[in-house]
Amino acid sequence: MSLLSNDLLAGMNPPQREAVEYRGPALLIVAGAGSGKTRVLTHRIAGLIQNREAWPSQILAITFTNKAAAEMRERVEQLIGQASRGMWISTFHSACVRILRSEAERFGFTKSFTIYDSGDSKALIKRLVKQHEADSYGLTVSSVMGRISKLKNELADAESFARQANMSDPVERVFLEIFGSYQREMRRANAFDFDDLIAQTVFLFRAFPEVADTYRRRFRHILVDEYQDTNHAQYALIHELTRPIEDRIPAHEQSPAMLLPVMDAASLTVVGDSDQSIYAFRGADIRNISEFERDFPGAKVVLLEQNYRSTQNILSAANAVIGNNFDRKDKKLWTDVGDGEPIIGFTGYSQHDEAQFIADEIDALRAKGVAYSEMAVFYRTNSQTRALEEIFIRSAVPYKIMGGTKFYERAEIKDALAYLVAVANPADTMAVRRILNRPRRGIGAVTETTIQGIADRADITFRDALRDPAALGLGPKLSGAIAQLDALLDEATALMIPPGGEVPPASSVADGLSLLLNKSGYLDALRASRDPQDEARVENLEEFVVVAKDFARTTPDGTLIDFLTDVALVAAADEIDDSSGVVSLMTLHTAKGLEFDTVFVTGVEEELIPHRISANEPGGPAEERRLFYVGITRARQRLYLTLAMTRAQFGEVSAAMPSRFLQEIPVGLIDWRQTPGDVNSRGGTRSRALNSRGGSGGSGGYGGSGGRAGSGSRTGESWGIRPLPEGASANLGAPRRTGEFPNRITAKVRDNGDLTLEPGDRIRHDDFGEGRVDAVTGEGAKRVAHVRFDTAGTKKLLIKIAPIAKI
DNA sequence: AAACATGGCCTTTTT
DNA sequence: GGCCATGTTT
Repeated sequence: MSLLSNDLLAGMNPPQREAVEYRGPALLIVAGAGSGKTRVLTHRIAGLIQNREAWPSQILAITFTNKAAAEMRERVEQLIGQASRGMWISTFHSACVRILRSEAERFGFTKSFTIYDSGDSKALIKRLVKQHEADSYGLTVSSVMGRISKLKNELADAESFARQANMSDPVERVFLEIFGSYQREMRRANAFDFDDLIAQTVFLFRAFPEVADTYRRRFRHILVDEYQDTNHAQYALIHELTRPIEDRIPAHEQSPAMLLPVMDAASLTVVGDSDQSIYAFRGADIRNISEFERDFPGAKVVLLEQNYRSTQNILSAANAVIGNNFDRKDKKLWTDVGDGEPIIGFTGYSQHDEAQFIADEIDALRAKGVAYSEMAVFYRTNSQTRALEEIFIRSAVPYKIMGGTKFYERAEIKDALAYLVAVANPADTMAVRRILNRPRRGIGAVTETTIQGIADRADITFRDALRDPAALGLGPKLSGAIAQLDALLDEATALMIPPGGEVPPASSVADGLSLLLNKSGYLDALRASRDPQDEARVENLEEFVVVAKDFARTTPDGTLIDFLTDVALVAAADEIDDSSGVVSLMTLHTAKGLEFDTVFVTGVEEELIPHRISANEPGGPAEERRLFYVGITRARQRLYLTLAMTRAQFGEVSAAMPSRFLQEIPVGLIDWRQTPGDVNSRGGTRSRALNSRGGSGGSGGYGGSGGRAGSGSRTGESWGIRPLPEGASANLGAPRRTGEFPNRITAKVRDNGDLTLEPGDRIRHDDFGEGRVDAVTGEGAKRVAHVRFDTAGTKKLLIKIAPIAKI
């Protein structure tokens, strides 16, 4: 007899039911991709509330993105209605901001602290690196930033680092100085960076056990999604929250009976899949999930393996790929919906070719009735968007890039935000300094340093130094400009943060923003500019004002600080608007947790996925494989795997090789429209690239040959690959040497290896005939031969892949 | 102080 | 091929 009403368990398979119904201190749900874990989580929460086992306010659910949080809240509300109000469903970062805002005053911050995004942190570290002349010790801004972030994720601060660092190494000393100054500056600015939000909350709980207790009493059921991607600080936070509450009554008042714990630990449910762990670079520690049973003795483990998302063909490919990671618990996704369509493979000659194929397929699918919003294009690196965008614009494919160059990273938006921060948190000197000369007020670096010096000597903030321009000893023009800025900031403050604790109207953020942008002359300066880009900047700012107005509508009691917090914590995946009829473009990382009918995974090449840089990192290649696996398993109906034979990077063309991961997919599963082998042995499709050199049939590019167009679908057999042997699809657990694998894509790729050519050499080209090498330039995959052909003129050829031989 | 020119360096992924 | 830092000119 079930504990829960039937409608919460209807249509669930046995392990899903168990995951919803189990009650105990700790539960680990190992949820394969598409196995219905969100459903399980929401039904579990709904069950707790419906059964009166918990009040909504006793539930804390942590998700990976704000969007996932909103979705989860909505689904719980659908199940049990308004009874769900009072739950905390949010990301780690949002939850911590909420806690820190109420407790900040205990440890030297105020409620109106601001949040530094990575750009802000970078700017501050850049200044400190310069100040400490750290570059002469080989310290770069990004290395310092990465190290500080890593240390904070491990809950180290400058003091604990100092205790274990090797102080005889001058580089370590300089790093420590910068780390220490960084912390001090952040504190002075009343600001936290992303990593602080988690780490400082942990420190707060450890320093003030009675504060921790109030949250422990409150949250009786804690649920964490995507547990495989938690880092140590997040793990510690969960540990702090799930400790039993001990008696803290002073000793002299204690009776012996009161020494016992007064309240059990909260119950903890975590959901994750180690095969989808893709954030090790950000400090995610896979051991958090793999050692969960050790950390929480007596924990129950439930495995969800049945997949409700994808076709069997897609799952077989995914299983085959991930099976090559050796140190994992074996787990196989399966479905009962049938094989579905084959996976489609395509190799373009260039990244533009690849993009054109995708655009054409999107067109064809659209004509067949597939909505744009059900199609997504994934890539490994953000730089790959360039070619896709060019071709999509030309082909009139509507698209949206999720999280690329983010709206909030644009200079004009950061400026507008700095104005708001200067009002909300005047201690944030970085923000005040940023707006000091924006728009141009004739205040340069020298004046800025003067003001900072005066502020330091008087021991006041930079903002307060602006209040008395006369005392700065500047000329009348500068003093006037500063007085004007000072008055404007005061006026905006009165509007957005009325004195006497009066609650400002919801519209005050948008009004204040408009006031600042107009009265500062910022918008006027842009409108007067002759730089054509400034027109777009004005539009962006207008859009930002609309964002502020929307905020007033959706969050009627939201303050300026709430607005800034929202803006600071938006994630790439949060932007996705399901109703919009456009194709979504995003990185493989951003794709995690999402699903689409049709998925294009692009740039499936060595050096890109697995990324070149990952090769030397411990666990790097395995993480890349998981990333590829995440991409594949996003697809419901149709999966495309595409790549290019040549790819331009840093303005230089180089030869690309098919990714090793392609070979891990059984050959029978992929229907190649154009194999890597087709492209240069037969000429492939004509290069339709924007930048393709003229000449006959697109053959003029690097290494290209005849202008014959590719001839549509081919079966594996027609290009000499034997069909998959009996039983081969099932034996993918053990790693094999790539050469033995049936899907020998790379064997079909022309690879001249280290063919060395020198000026003066004679060569023969499959299409251009014989010629003489004039010069050789470039390195490695980018080696280019400049060849003067006897009849075909001069051509530049990529030596690695061009159909040539030395005579 | 601002506008313009040149050269190095780069890109892995993000809350 | 583009961004950013630095140097040069007005």
